[in-house]
Amino acid sequence: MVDSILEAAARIIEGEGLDRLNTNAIAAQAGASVGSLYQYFPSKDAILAELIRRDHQELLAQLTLAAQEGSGSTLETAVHALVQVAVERQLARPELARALDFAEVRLVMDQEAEATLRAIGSVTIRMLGAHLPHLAPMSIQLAAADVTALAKGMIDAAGQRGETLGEALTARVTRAALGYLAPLQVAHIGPA
Amino acid sequence: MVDSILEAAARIIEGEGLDRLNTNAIAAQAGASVGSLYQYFPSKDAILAELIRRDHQELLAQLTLAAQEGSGSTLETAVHALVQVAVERQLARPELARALDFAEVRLVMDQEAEATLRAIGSVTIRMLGAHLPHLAPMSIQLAAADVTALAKGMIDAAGQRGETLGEALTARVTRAALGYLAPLQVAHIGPA
DNA sequence: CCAATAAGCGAACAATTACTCACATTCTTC
DNA sequence: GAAGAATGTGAGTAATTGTTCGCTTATTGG
Repeated sequence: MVDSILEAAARIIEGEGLDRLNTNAIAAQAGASVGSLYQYFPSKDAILAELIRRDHQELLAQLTLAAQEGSGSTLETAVHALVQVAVERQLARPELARALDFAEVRLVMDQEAEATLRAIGSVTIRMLGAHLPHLAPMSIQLAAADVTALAKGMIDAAGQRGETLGEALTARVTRAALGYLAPLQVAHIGPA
Repeated sequence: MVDSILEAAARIIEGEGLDRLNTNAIAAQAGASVGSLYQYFPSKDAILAELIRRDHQELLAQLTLAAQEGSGSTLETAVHALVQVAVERQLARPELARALDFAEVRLVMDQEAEATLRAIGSVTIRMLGAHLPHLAPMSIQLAAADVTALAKGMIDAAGQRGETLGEALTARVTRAALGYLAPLQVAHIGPA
């Protein structure tokens, strides 16, 4: 039931938009009654929050796995692995991903949600730290944030445009990320 | 009056969020009555649409100016000029920019709005076309879309993070854009 | 089979919202 | 300063929405 409610909400967000997401519509789409919604969720916002929570948990799990597989390899391979996860997720349900991303900001997060977000961020930070050992922690964090944002922007736009070829997109995003990181890479072999 | 209504709407979006934007709040914030709103706008959506329309017109004007100033120079200078415009605009009102960007997608656009959007896109396309003459038009368009999206993503994230130093951000975004474009640049001097 | 608990229902309620309109105020023009 | 036009007003309306609760239906354990 919980699953069908969440999936119903997801489908409405995809088809009607975040602003047309309401409890009656969710119940109808889920083939349930409004009353049932409130047996599993304390409020409408809680449904959205759970949708986001699960999304983050899934992303963290997939990123962690990709990071493990890519560890010990070149920076390029490691970046590619992480980008691939992000691309595949977003292209699967581009409008949903975009809406959740927007809704996320104005949501009060509990400690667990904050921790998951930090964990997601630190996957990239650790990956960069392993390949760019000469950079200061602050720079690593900024670089991780920038690379993440750059990828998010490109993937989001591609999803909106209706791109479906994940591999081509992954290649371009990877290229952009490495292009951004390249100057940081050579810094320690340059003069002084 | 029109201006004060639009500014009121902008402030509510910034302070309360898109979902809490309603006609009563706009009227109150504008120091006017609901009735007056409907003397200047046919609907609530029209207010949002006009906000977006003006935003796009402004962006187009500033980008066009920056492109003129940067024309005849290196790719780096040209990219830097465009990025600077985008950064300064977004950092001025980050939450508003983000919300308008999200709202834009689900809005029915008239021909003029579509034309403005195409014009904005073609500023970057022309700039890249001038510096990467060996690329096929399709690649140029894709590259322009990617660079735009990459910049949007980075700038948006920086705004959310609360970054205020536009110059540092501009430098990083420019670096990312050039990093993405670099492989395209050298392509025509490489083998075959 | 029955009682007890759980799960599901949807009409009803209160709050919020977009929008209207009959009236009031201000401005313009002679 | 009066007539007429333009602009501004805000209580009222109809629709939508989040949430509740008394009720029915299903499930379980003895």
